[in-house]
Amino acid sequence: MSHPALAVTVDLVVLTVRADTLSVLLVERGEEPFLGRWALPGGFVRPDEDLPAAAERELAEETGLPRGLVHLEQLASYGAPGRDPRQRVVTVCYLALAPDLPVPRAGTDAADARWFPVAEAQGLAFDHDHLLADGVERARSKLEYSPLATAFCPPEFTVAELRKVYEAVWGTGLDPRNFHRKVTGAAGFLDPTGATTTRDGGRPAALFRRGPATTLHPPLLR
Amino acid sequence: MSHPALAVTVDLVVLTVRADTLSVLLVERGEEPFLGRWALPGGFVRPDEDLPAAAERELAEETGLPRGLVHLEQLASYGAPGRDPRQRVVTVCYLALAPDLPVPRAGTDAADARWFPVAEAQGLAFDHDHLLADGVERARSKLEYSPLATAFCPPEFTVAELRKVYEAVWGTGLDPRNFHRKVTGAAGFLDPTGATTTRDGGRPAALFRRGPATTLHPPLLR
DNA sequence: ACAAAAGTGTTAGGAATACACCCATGG
DNA sequence: CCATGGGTGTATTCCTAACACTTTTGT
Repeated sequence: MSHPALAVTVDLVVLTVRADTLSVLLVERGEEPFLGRWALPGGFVRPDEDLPAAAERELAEETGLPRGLVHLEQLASYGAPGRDPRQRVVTVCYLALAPDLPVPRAGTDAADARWFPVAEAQGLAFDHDHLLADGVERARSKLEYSPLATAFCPPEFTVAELRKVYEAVWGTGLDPRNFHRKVTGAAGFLDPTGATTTRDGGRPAALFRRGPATTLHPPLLR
Repeated sequence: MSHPALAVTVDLVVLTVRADTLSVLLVERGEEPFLGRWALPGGFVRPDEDLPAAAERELAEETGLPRGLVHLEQLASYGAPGRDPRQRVVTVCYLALAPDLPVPRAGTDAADARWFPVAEAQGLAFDHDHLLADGVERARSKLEYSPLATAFCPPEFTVAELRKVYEAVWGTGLDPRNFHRKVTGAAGFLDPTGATTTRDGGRPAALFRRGPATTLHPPLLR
C-alpha cells in the first residue's frame, strides 16, 4: 500500500528546580529556521530507533545530562501542518525531570544551552511555547498523585528539600510540619537511609531515597 | 538538512458501555498484514492533515460513528521498529469515548466492525493489545477526576445511568445513594434539565446534561 | 397495597488543618 | 544561651461511608 512519508522528531521538555524556581533547559538554535532563537532540545528519529531511545539519545547529545538521574516519560505528539516552516514534521514530545545539575554543555546543533525559569521562557521557536506549557502542566498534576517530585532531587535528600520542590512547581507555600507527616506516612514514597545532614543549619535532617511506590496513597493535593 | 521519512498513522481506541460492560470497537482486517485478524481502527495521516483531524476522519470512515457525540483525546504514540512488519510506522493513538450507539458499519479497509467486551479483546493485530490496555487504563483513571463518564452517556441521562458507567468501567459496585449525592454536589458536573423519566421503573428519575466543568472537585475515587 | 427505583437525613469514623510544643545542632 | 530549622502531639473541622428512611411511580 502506498502512504505518505513524514519527518518524525522527538522534542524534550527538560525541567529542574534551581534556586527554588521551576526551570527549563533551552538550546539556542545554530541553524535555520529560527536561527538564534531559543528552543526545546530535540531532533529527528532515526530509521531503526524506538521513540524512547531517540528521546534518550537527544537528551545525551544535546544536553549532556547523565541518563540514570533523569526521569523520562512521553508527553504528547504534535503534527499541525506548518508547525515547521521547512516541511511537514510530526514531533513526539517527552517530559524529562532532573535534579539541579551543573549547567550542561551545548550540543551538536546548538549554539548554547541554558536553564531558564519557566516564567521567562517565552517566544520559543516552532510551537515550543505550547509544548512547554503542556509539559509544565503535566509535571504539576503528576506531583499530586505520583512520587515524581523525587526526580527533581538528588539520590539522597531531606524532607525540606522535597517540600521546596513542591513549593517551586506549584507556586504555593506548604506547612513544613504537615508536609513532613504526609510524605513520611505515604507508603513506599520515601526510604529512610538512617543518615542525617545539617546542610541547612538547625537540627540535623534525616536523609531519604525515593521508595518503590508508583502512585501516592493518599495523594498530596495542591 | 536531510532526515529520514517515516510513515505516520493514527489508531483509535473507541470505548463504550454496552449492557453494563466496557466494550471496544474492533475492525476485522481486510488486507495483509494480519488479514482476518481483529484490530483497532486507524489509518495513515495525510500530508496536509493535522493529527486530531486525521483521528476524526478515521473515526468517521472506519466506524461511521457521528462526530459530535464522541469524545476524542490523544493517548500516546508508539513507534517501535518492527511493530508493523511491512515498514517503519509511528502511530499516534487516540482514545474515543462514545455512548452506546447502534452497531457501526464496516469501513473501507475493514471486512467487519463490531463491539467487543474489553475482557474478550485479545490477540489483536500489531501491538494493539498494548494500545488497548493503555486506553482502558487512561479511561479508568480519568473517570476519577474529570467529568468524562458523561461521554459514555446519551445527551440526557439519569444519575443511575451515570453510575452504571462508573461501575462498568471500574468493575466495582457503588452505593447508589452516596453516588447520587456526590455527583449532584460536584460543581459543574451535571446540569439538571427539569425533565424526568421512568425508563427503569420505580420513581421517575431526574434527567441531566453534562455540565461545563472540566475537572471534578472533589474527585470521585475508586 | 406492593414492588421497585429515586432521592434525603443521620451518624460514626477517619483524614486534613492549624498550631503548640519539643528536639538537636551551630555559633 | 540563643537562633535555626527538624520533627511530634493534639484539638478542631471537614469529608466520607454506611445505612435507615421517605418519595414517587407502575402494576
